[in-house]
Amino acid sequence: MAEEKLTPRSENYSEWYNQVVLRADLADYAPVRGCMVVKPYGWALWENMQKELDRRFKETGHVNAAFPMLIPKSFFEKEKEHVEGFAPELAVVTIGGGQELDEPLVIRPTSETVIGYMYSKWIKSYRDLPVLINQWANVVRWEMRTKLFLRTLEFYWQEGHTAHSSAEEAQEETIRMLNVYADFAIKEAAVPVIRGVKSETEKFAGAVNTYSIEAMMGDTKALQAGTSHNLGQNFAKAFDIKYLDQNNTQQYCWTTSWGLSTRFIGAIIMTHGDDNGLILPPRLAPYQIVIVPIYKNDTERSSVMEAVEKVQKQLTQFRVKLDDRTEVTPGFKYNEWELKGVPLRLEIGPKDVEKGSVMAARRDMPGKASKSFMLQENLAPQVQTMLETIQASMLQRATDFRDSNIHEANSYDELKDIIQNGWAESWWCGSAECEAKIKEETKATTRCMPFDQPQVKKEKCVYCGAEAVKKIYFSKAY
RNA sequence: CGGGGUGUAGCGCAGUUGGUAGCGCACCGCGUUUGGGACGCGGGGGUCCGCGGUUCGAGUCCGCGCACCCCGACCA
Repeated sequence: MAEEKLTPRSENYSEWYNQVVLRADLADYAPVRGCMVVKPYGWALWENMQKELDRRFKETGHVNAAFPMLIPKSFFEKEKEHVEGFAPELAVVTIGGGQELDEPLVIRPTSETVIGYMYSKWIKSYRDLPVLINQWANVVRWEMRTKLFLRTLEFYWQEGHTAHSSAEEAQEETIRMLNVYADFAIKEAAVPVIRGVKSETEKFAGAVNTYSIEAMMGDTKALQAGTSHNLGQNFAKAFDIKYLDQNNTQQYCWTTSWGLSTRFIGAIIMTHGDDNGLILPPRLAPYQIVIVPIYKNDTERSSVMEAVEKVQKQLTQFRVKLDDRTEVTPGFKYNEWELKGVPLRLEIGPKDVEKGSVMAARRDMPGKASKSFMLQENLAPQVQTMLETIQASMLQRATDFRDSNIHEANSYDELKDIIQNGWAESWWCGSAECEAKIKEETKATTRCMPFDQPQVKKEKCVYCGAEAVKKIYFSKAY
């Protein structure tokens, strides 16, 4: 399995990423180009992410449902911007049961259309609002260039779709869910994210406004890690989602949609991973703890395993893996579990049996510094504290890394320099032309306009020098 | 869709002037090992990407396909 060292990140970041995904057993390539198989270890991580997200959705009043994967092609023509945005990447079914279909069916790339259609049937009165539904689903987008987790033809995600009786309420919902994503990213994944508004060109096809959480990866490129869209009345008008208000007048609904996908697994990998492999945040890791027993002979083995059993019994509240394989050495196991990113390793050998100790090695620190002794007695609280420490220090390290790679660009030359290895924070006039020029000339795109904007006082656009309206981040992105 | 690259054992690769396929790792068995990627001995595993051609003979030469990977334009 893990027979060689990984390609170091500094040598080839992309190669490092691919190797980590494959060798940590998160995923594998599928027979169809651009498709992937999420393997049990990767899916276990996704399940933990789902659990934390789903809990937050429920807490904010949402319920889950399931909508069909096949959508009539004509649905995509009802919203002008939506069709323009998605037409090039639709997978279309034209034959069913051996017969050419009267109307081709699109495999959903996202479900605003079919859900909008259903909402128009379900919503009659202001009393029916708001409708707050989420679905966990897979979707298909025929991407040109794919990469494991970050961009595959098929991916797994959740998509929330809500309908409201006022613009204000829809806007509140849009921001509420963006905040849910940010809270999840920071608290559970230890991925520090910046919340903000997307530019006109970067927004979702058919939205009035798109908000995103943006994360910085280990190579300083940006990753859009989750999005929340205020759809205004665009889809309501396209799909005739109307209700009677208190005054017996027909009104169009105001809708939102928001999504976070398995792409976020890529964010976790690239935010925390090092040259030894994955580093998973304790709150999401499939295994929080791996126990490696060490012994030389049967006598040692029985006393060590007895101690291991006692330790295990104390740790039932955690996700624990006992690696009792006999065919590989402890050293091999250390490397393998480090590759797989398990946050805490407990080694138990003859010396520990003697001293009533366990050797604890934290994954987020290198070499000798990672190791410390714990007492077997009353182990659970020690482990609990350690896991919390690891979680906190991972967030701190990622935040420090991000902040030290964001720089203010006061001129276009500075911007060009900064985006070679970081994010540039600049004043921008708001014009799509400047944005396009910068993208063309530097490969850097606008990420988002952060919420906490400084006061504009006669600032100049970093590109054209005209009067600036917003501070915005520019960077290379995935 | 443009540019580049690669298709030979599960993975990574070698294969000479064309002569009937090999190495490392992984895998299986036995034994010795086990506190930072153990070792010895034995073993199993191949439509050489596909189709067609040249030839007594093709992994190797020629033609046509196909697939995948990497880099661009597009995107979560």
